[in-house]
Amino acid sequence: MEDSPKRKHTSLIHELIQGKELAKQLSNHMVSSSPSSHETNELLVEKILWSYEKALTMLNWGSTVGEAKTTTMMDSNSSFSGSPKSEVVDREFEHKAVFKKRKTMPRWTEQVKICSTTGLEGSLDDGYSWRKYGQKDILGAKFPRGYYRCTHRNVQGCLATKQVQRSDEDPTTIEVTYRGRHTCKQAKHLNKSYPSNIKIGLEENQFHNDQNNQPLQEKIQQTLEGIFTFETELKVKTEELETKEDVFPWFCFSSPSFGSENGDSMLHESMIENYFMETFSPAFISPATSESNPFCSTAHHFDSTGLLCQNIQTSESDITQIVSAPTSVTNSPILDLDILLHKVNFDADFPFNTLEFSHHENCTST
DNA sequence: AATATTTGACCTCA
DNA sequence: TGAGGTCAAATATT
Repeated sequence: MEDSPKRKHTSLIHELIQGKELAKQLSNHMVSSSPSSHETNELLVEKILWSYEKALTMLNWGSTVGEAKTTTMMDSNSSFSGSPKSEVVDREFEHKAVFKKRKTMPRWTEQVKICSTTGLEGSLDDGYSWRKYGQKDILGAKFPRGYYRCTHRNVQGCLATKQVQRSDEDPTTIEVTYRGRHTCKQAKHLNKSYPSNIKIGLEENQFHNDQNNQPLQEKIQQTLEGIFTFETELKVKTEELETKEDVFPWFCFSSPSFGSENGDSMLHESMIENYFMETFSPAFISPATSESNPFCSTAHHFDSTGLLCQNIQTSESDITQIVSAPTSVTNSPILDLDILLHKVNFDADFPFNTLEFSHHENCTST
């Protein structure tokens, strides 16, 4: 597609005008503030922000276009692929784009306190499906850093990554640095409500030792205590949000071919929705408290760094089912508790591990 | 067989 | 030039 500076300029102005109009509408709505118009107001706010963010993104368009390459969304219409390139050049380009993107990705760090009282481990189980792609010894750090990316990266172009590292000072604390936001289907359903039909990857030995003999109610009690411990101990240390293209990572690769991988426009929709869910909801402010819920039905294991890993067993069809099912829009922990209790009653097993550190003993219960 | 992890090599950037 | 980040082949797990 042609993307001349003039055209971009026009689009930019259009977005700004639209933002202005929406702001006017919002203003009118606020004057007549009936209780029923609350949702409308929120919608308008979102639209306004959307408009301005798009405009901002356009201002950075020059730098973002190249990044589309990383998502392998280039097509014959793209200004990049006008002439055939060798695979080597393509690959080189792509690799550079990855590094470039890395720099501009939104990034925030969570500190997760591990408590073995309940065998509860927090934010590593953040509800997303991650695949480990690397591990590195970091200079001056006792523990290696693990590198994870979204499992759906290849299929859905989700560029979210995270780094997991245990703290030097306090081995019971884990620093999780997230980069980029999920644009995958999983992100969508996770933000709407907790999926109740995710297949649980439980194993017999996931409940360790004497806990197997623990009365169910006690388990629940312990778990609930742990939940609240978790809630208070988990902190979002920093959140860096750039106003550049990375705020709309998906916007960068909005070439017509982007959604073609699955042959539909779902991706656009879900990404847009996901963006708003993450950006303008409390879930985004503190992902840990909503997405990183400890009730997530995931299979856990420990990697070589001694850190807990997770692997949500969701097939594409599962996800589709979840997404298409009528769900209430909530991040309420109450809902999660309900689900948890339901799960506990349903399964004698429980999806929480006790922690086993390869280098350090578990933290003692207080 | 499909999927995930490990790990050494390679790349970028300060 | 070296630290941090990513790739991808080999290996492990499901």
